[in-house]
Amino acid sequence: MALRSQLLKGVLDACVMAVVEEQPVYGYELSQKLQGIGLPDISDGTIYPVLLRLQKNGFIRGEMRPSASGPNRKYYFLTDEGKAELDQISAEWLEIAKPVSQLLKRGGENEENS
Amino acid sequence: MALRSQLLKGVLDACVMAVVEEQPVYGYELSQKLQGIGLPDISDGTIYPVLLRLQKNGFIRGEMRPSASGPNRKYYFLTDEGKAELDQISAEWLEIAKPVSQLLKRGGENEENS
DNA sequence: AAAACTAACTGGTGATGCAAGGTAGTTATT
DNA sequence: AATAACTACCTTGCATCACCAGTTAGTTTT
Repeated sequence: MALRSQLLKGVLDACVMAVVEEQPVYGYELSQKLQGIGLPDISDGTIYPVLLRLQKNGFIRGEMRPSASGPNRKYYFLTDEGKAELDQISAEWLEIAKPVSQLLKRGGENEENS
Repeated sequence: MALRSQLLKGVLDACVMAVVEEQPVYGYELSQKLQGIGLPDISDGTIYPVLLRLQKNGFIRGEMRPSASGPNRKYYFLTDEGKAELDQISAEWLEIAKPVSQLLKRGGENEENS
């Protein structure tokens, strides 16, 4: 099992909501889109439970729409509550990521431009 | 349950090793030290399992030492394998943290520059 | 001796990413 | 028309791991 799987714990929800906020997407599309922005391969078996949980909590809203080619697609939209939740998780993530990155960036050559 | 708990998944090990690398510490001390560097309250019940797991995997080595005042303390040292592991997790963390921070830092209508 | 403190350890629980499997509609191939 | 291939959604079960609550044991204080 990839180490990465654990590193995404808790942030995946926020990542999904952030993508949905930019532009409504359907699940199948999402798993591919996340790769595009630099996140490791996330299978659809991973994101569907996330989408269902987010929907159950009222953070996103799903809408079935016909597709010009292929089966119908369920597009998800971010709700106001979802936006609030996204803001909160984002704040906490950034708060934690800062000291952690600082701590882990030891190791000599930091040519990383922050 | 705090949202934070999930955000630390997978990184806690690295954080602990990073602190141990700087300077050997004992468990009880560690839980307080992590607060100092900006991480949320991490109880000793959380870090002892981490320490034991790291030790079991050969990433750190524990050494019982008498204390001038109070019970003996078990100081932990980072092994060569631990250093390698720390490097690897750090690299993966930094690789993931970058796009995630980018994604979550969306503050308003930001023209994407990718 | 009893209480208070330091320090290490353990058991159980919950959250959640993930792999694998399942269902069904659409398009392409034969 | 029938089969295969693809798109798209959903479910089940599992492994990892941070956390809470509790335990043990030594040291210091009362």
